[in-house]
Amino acid sequence: MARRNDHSRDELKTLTLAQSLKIAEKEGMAALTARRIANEIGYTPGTLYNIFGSMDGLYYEMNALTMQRLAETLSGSVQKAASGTPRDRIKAITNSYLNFARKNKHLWIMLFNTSFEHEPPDWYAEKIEGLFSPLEAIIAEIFSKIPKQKIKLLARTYWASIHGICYLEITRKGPLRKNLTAGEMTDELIERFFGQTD
Amino acid sequence: MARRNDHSRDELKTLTLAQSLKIAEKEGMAALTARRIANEIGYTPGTLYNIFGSMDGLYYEMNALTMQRLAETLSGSVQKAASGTPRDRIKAITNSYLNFARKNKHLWIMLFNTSFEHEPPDWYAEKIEGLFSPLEAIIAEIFSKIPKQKIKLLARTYWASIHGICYLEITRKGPLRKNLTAGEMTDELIERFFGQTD
DNA sequence: ACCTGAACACCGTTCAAGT
DNA sequence: ACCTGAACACCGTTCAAGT
Repeated sequence: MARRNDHSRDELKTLTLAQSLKIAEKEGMAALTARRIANEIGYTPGTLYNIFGSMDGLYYEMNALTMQRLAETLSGSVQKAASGTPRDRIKAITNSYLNFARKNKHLWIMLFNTSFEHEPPDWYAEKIEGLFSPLEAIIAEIFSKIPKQKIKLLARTYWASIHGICYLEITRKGPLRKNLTAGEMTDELIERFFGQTD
Repeated sequence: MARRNDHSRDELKTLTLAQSLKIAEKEGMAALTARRIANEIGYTPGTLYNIFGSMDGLYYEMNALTMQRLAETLSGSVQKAASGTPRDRIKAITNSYLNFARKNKHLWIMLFNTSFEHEPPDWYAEKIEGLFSPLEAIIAEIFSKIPKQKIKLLARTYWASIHGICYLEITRKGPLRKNLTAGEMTDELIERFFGQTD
């Protein structure tokens, strides 16, 4: 049938991503079907394949935008705590991560979706890597006397730990305790992880 | 059509679970479709609904069996290290968890699947809870002077942290570094988490 | 009472056919 | 060159109809 010229390729991409994020945020990833998205932007499923190649392609682009927002949120929280101690900044970035996950539950869970059938695009790993440079910087400040390689190990270990605490709260896959919030656990972790460093 | 009497309800349940675990272990959860499983056990999709109510019902039962195996593996590793220090037992149970996840990647990932549409059955939370009593026991030994409630907080915080490290290695969702294995990270975490306690 | 087979209402994906 | 519409090969789920 017809060709439309209402939107440029870039406009179409932006439009699709915006609508997809809206759907996912409200109803979760299961609601993100090609037919539904296409319908809501006034195109057909085939158009999504023109732009993103596959549904996974769309999901990865959505995740890139979510990571972008997360990165800005994390950086912002560190800047706000710039006048405090390194420990204050660790607390700030940790709480910031936790709050982002709570406020953007469905989009945050999508970042860790395990049912993609396609490999992530090449630029994807960089996006992930970039998320954690602020944390590395703070940890480098705290552990000023140790080699760079060890800083990376510490930063990743700490972040993976925070992530685990966050993941189990958000997905409710761990042992459930009403009296044990993720906030208490991250406080405890900070205490033990950085306890000897002040 | 016909009613068969080849298998009792219990036999059918066992048979279905065994075949489903086999498929999931080899090919991942995406391969677990009602038609495929039914076909491989010589029944039809409707039969699975008689037994499990829904596909999620089947998944939860599969997870229960995986948790059972994991619980036995964890307990076994602690017993083997019974003559060592509490720290040895912490290392043993941690490595045991990591190895189980590595060896049973697909089944382990299924435990943390976020796309179930039905709530877990009532008995499910207990199964999860039961997994971590060995860890709590060791931690109670290490932190012998502190209240029970705090032990629970520490045990859950430590476990969630280990889980995060493990999750990011298995799913490759975190920053990838060839030189940073989960084993190095768990060692580092143990060092920092229990460093002041010996 | 149990199991089947077919149907319902969907999926992701592909691609010839139109403009 | 771009978009459609229909088709292909699937899904989970339900349930009347058979034995």
